[in-house]
Amino acid sequence: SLAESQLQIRQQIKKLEELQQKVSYKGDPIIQHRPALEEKIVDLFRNLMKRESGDVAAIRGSRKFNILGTNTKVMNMEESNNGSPASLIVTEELHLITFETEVYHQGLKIDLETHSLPVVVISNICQMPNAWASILWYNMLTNHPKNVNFFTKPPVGTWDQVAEVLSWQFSSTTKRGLTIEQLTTLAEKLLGPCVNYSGCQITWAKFCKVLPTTYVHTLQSAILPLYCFNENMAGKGFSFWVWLDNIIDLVKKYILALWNEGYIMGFISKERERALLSPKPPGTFLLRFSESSKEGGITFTWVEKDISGKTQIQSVEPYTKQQLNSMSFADIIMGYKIMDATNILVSPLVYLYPEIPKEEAFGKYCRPEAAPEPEIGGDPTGIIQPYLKTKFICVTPCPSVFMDLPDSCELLGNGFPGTNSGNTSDLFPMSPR
Amino acid sequence: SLAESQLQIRQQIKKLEELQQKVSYKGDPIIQHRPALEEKIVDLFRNLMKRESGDVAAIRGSRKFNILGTNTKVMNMEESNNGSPASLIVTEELHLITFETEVYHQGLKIDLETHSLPVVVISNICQMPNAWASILWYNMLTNHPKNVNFFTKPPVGTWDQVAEVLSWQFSSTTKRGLTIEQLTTLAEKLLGPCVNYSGCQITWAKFCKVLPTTYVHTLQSAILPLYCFNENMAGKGFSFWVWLDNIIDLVKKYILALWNEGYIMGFISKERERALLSPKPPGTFLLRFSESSKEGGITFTWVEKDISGKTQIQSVEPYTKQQLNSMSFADIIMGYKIMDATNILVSPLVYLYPEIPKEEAFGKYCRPEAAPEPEIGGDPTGIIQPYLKTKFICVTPCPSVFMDLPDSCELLGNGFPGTNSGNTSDLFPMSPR
DNA sequence: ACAGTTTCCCGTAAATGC
DNA sequence: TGCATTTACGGGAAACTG
Repeated sequence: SLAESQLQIRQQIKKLEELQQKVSYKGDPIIQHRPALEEKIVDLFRNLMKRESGDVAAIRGSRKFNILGTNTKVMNMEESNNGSPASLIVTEELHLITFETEVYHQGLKIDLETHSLPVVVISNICQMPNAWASILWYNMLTNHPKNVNFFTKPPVGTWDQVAEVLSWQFSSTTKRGLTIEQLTTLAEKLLGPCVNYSGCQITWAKFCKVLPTTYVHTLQSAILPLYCFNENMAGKGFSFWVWLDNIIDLVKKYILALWNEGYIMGFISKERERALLSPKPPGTFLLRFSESSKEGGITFTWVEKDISGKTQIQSVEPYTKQQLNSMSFADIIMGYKIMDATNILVSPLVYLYPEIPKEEAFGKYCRPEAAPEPEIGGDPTGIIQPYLKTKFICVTPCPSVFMDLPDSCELLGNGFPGTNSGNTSDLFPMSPR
Repeated sequence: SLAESQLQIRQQIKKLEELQQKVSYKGDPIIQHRPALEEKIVDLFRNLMKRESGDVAAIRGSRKFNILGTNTKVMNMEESNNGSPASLIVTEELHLITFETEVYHQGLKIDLETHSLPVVVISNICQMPNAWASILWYNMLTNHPKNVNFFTKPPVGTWDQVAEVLSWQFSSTTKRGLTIEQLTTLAEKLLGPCVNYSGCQITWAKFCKVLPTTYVHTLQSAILPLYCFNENMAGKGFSFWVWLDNIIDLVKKYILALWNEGYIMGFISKERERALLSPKPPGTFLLRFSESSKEGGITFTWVEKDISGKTQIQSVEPYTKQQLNSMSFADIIMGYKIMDATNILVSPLVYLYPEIPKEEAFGKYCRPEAAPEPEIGGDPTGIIQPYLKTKFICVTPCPSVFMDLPDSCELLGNGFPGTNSGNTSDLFPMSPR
């Protein structure tokens, strides 16, 4: 209540300031006394705040944590009101940090106490994904300010709730959330094929637990066709959330610009991918995330015609953060080549689905060619050439499937982005230039 | 002295054990009592050790350190006997850790004290190279057990001493020290051109300080020809030692096997490099470290003939740890290609100097081609191809100098190491195969 | 033996101090 | 302002622990 009245006083001082700016006169007491008043009330407020910050940290649970940064702290080890300690994993163990302080003001003693929302305490960043999932699930499903036993019996969420949260994970850190199509792919991954996912229930285990193959067998076996086992998260050794979180991380750290542009379809089933690409001209490609890599991977899939004229859908093995460290995805896309059986390098990528020339989409995100610049301290006598610039390119040597070139192929150019931009289909297939 | 007599007793017990194994008899008292004796003396010894380890850590200097891991510690802040505090940089500030203990044994009190050799205290691993340099210089030039003021006036070393230490930095962590040729290159870097470096003096500053260009101008200007400025360490923004230490690090972490094989000439002047390569057949190359990169870089230099038949010496821009993270140097060497003006890729590297076919030298260190292995959960319907394998290769697009192909060039092969091994000079130049 | 968890510590980047 | 030094912390890997 002290804080409340302070805030009221501050608002009144603010009003006074406004008044003074509208009307004033010589000897106006507002001009005289307002600054002093303001100073005093702010002092008071600062005093309050100072004493509030972390005098006592009360932690409940079965683990002991060293909380640094406070002068004194109290570990409150009282057992939870739940009779069974349930032995939650560390990232499901919720804790409250309570702040207590005594304020003395004009002889009046006021006890203040507040507490944080439940927090998860982790000892290494590698626990962050699961900890974050706990926070998400908690906030999604309860308004309770201190339900530390939430995960002893975690409630189920509906797909609608989960979808909103997932999309928000993207939109809050990038310029783009998830589309209906992307969300539907994710829903199928969690729930299996279904006409309408709205209202479907998703358990905490489905969202954030590693599902052993046997678990699925027990609960769902024989009901779902085989491809369902492969498409959902069971038996993969990592949870849906960990998989998705690594993709979010990949997006933020390596392909943010492309994601923001909307160039990354990302979440799309292989069936739908085939349906989209098949009718398009050879060389049309799209970008999607790896479904099998825990670490977050991205690949491109393109359409081409084999010798017999049959439409083929091809993907490269997904690129991981490790590889993207040394070469941007835009550079990989622009430079990717297949070496065919006659040792000619061609790029199978021409149009980003539906029909954006790849130079237009990715050219501006490619590393510019470094201007030749001899090493400092290089040979001043001129008898030795300056260093030759190098670059990495990504190639697929001798694909197992023998392929015809797409109609509009691109022969290995001079490596400078932009010079090959525009229509490349005026080249004779396989003709060097 | 207690410790000494304990050690003697232990030795005698050991002797008893040997005796017992040679000769023994029923009721032998050695068998009866040796284990108990041994137990007792070891207990005693353990007791002594426990009390010795770090009861008191006495630190002298102008900085305060938090030394963790001891129950009690004393900061001994007494001023050094040197009147001027000299304000050394942190990696030149030497400290002694003294250990004091009291041992009570059979009513006898024994005071024990010992101290460490001077140590350097650092707060981040990035201070390690300079700290290590201090330790090296100290051990190289003094036997004094506690001269914490060593760096207020660091003595000079001779080249012979420095050379031994430098070679030892390699031989102690790899299977190969430095050759006379390599050491001579390093001597020239430190001291400038000279017929015989033996006995030359090297200051601490020359070894481990960043030498501004102006410094050289003041002391040496106009006396030395221009290329000397470029070849030594002055004006580069980093010290000789930091440069070398990063190379040692590069060797240990990225090219250890190649170094151990002796494939890396490493330290060689560009003049000598030219002299070695010029008479060799086109395609002969050697490996050397970058002289200008603080971070440690390695490059290859090869000989070729231009259109007019004139011999050319070419190098690529040095590869750094960053790039070697994504691709091993052996893979880079084996895969490196130049894209000439007719868009044909050729490898200018054929023989490692003097005449080792590159496949023979580097083939076994190349990453094996991964066997095609479809993604788990890949399409089981068979309508979509398995992922295509990719690999990075390093290329130089359109070199500014138009070159003829070396006589023995290698057209871009199928990417599988080994299949192109052996003599490649039986190919027609520029013929695809 | 094993999985969950913590500790250790390198190395980059930011903050701090002088 | 600029440089020296420390702190913060992500992330890989080893150590610990029940």
